[in-house]
Amino acid sequence: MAKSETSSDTARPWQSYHTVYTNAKAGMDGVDKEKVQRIVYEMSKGSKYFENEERKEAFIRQKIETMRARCAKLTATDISHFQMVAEKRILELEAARNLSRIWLHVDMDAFYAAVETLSNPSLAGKPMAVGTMSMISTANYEARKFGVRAAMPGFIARKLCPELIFVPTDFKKYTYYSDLTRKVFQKYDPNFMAASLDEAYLDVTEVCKEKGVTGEEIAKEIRASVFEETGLTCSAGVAANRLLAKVCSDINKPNGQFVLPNNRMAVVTFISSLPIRKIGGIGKVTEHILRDALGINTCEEMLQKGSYICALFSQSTAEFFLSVGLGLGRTDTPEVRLRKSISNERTFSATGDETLLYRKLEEIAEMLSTDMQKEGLCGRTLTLKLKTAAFELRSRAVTLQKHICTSKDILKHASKLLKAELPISLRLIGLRMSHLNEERDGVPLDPTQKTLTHFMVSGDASGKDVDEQRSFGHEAHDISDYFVNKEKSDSFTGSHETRHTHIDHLDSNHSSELNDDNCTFDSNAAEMETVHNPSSDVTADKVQGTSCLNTVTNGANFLEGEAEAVSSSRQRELFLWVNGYKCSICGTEMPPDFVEERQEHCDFHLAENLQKEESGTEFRSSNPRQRVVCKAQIVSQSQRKKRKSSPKEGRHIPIDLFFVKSNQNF
DNA sequence: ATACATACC
DNA sequence: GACTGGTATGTAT
Repeated sequence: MAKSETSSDTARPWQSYHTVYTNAKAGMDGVDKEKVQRIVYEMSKGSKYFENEERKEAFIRQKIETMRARCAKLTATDISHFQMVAEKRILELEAARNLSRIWLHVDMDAFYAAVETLSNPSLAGKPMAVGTMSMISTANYEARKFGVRAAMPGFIARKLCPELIFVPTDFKKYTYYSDLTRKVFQKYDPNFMAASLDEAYLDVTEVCKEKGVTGEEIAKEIRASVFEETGLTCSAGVAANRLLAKVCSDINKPNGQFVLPNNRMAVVTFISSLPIRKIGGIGKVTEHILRDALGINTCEEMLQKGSYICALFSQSTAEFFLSVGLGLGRTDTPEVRLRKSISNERTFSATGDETLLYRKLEEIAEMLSTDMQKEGLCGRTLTLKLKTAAFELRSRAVTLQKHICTSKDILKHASKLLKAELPISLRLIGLRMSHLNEERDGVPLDPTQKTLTHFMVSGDASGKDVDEQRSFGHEAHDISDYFVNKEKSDSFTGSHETRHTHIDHLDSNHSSELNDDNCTFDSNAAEMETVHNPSSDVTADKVQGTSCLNTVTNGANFLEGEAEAVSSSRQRELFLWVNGYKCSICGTEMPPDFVEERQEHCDFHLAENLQKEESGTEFRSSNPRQRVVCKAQIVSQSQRKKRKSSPKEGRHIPIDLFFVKSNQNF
């Protein structure tokens, strides 16, 4: 069933960038896009906001130009080299394809708007939006017919649809209904992942097996159950991984579902004609860049232009793009995600009045402190976010010795940060605390640290209570997400499925990007969060001191005058991890998990070569030796990192505890 | 560690 | 009549 339905999506003309809003979301069928575009443009034109958007646009265009220039400079040799790199990566990714799971992505239809309509039936059938004149959160389908949609300012929406009814947001209501849906999800997958109040991922592999039914049937059952419990409709996508399931849930929205069979051909066919913008993690900017710099419009083209992707982007970004081209995505159920930061920000009418600005800062500090204390959190890094009257964003941070959480402490440090920016005219001030730790003065707290300490001290690699501290993409949009799932999962963002989502930034150094290329071609898995204990690297010197010097003699020959990219890339070809473990040059062993270390190690050899050849000060003198650790450490660390299984701990914690203490660290 | 950019709901 | 708020993460320096 997969196939053709996709084409309908493909057909969408995404005459891109015109103005500010790009999205081609569902429910916009009979919309006169030309007209909408024109009105949006006219309503924005000349504003400070608009001017800032133009600046950003110009910057992106320049970035694209730079990339095109780099593409043009690639020689046939470069291209064939990167072609090989791409092919190798594609093979590796393909080899890891997992079609054994059945993932379901459930997405409530126009959630906020639907909930508001439930509580006020008179809104049914009328164009309505949840939000304010400044910003709309969600629009119902009647309003979408006019081009009104989420993330659009209310005053523009009203222009598009004069009859539009505005309803203020009421999170309590949404949370209540969200919880009802989650109770349903829990029955099908106790470890389901909430992506936000209105979205969730369920691994229904087991349920399907138990009940002897298909993913399609389960999806229908769940949707019916959700409707029964809430009176709200939702859409679902069923596929072998989360990335695909998410794309699928959007296809027959609203109140529909789409099943992509767990069959390689079906997946490949499905993904091939899919516009890249449909993929979670590929937004407006990335779409623009890939299209205008590389001519990539569909996922299939990600593979066709694999060589350019590998040549222009960082390793992680390239890998993400290639996996998208293959229709790969995550199939695991990550363990607990910890909140990484907590913040509060407010927009107000622009002012340069210092007294006013300080008053605002004070309010934000208080609100943030309240939120933190509500969750028993303390943080060590404070970041001040500012948006100038011209819409430019700035951030200023300080990392303290101690964790803080009182409004007094927060304000004290925030004031210093703000003072340094004066005079300035602002329209927004925000504060964010990160490097969080659970409060309680004397108590150790933070399970993460505790386990880490425990690990180092005891050398225990069993991961018994260590596990899961790794972090990938995830997030947790709402506090409520933490609740419901605390038991096990936690929330997860819906964004990057495969891995990184982000695009790198322009160009810039080849060298660094090129370096990524080969050094770690064998490392897919790893998510490095390499916990490195500086103090443990002491003995390292000798490990590498030895054999490293007799480097690659061959490599040196290429270092001459030509494109440095070429020479270094060729050199890299000589640099391999024997058996996926041992450096082919000096014999140092490093597990695939050590992505960063491997890169540095690779850099080191390259730098050595350069120095030998000429002066060479190219590469930064980071001594990989400091990164090389003795074998025992490597082994134990890698084991710890693998921490595949061993989720346990979470299960011993009573749910109530999470409510009381904010679950944060589990 | 800090600053900035991108993404998603 | 003037373009949100919260969180995460990648990249560069």
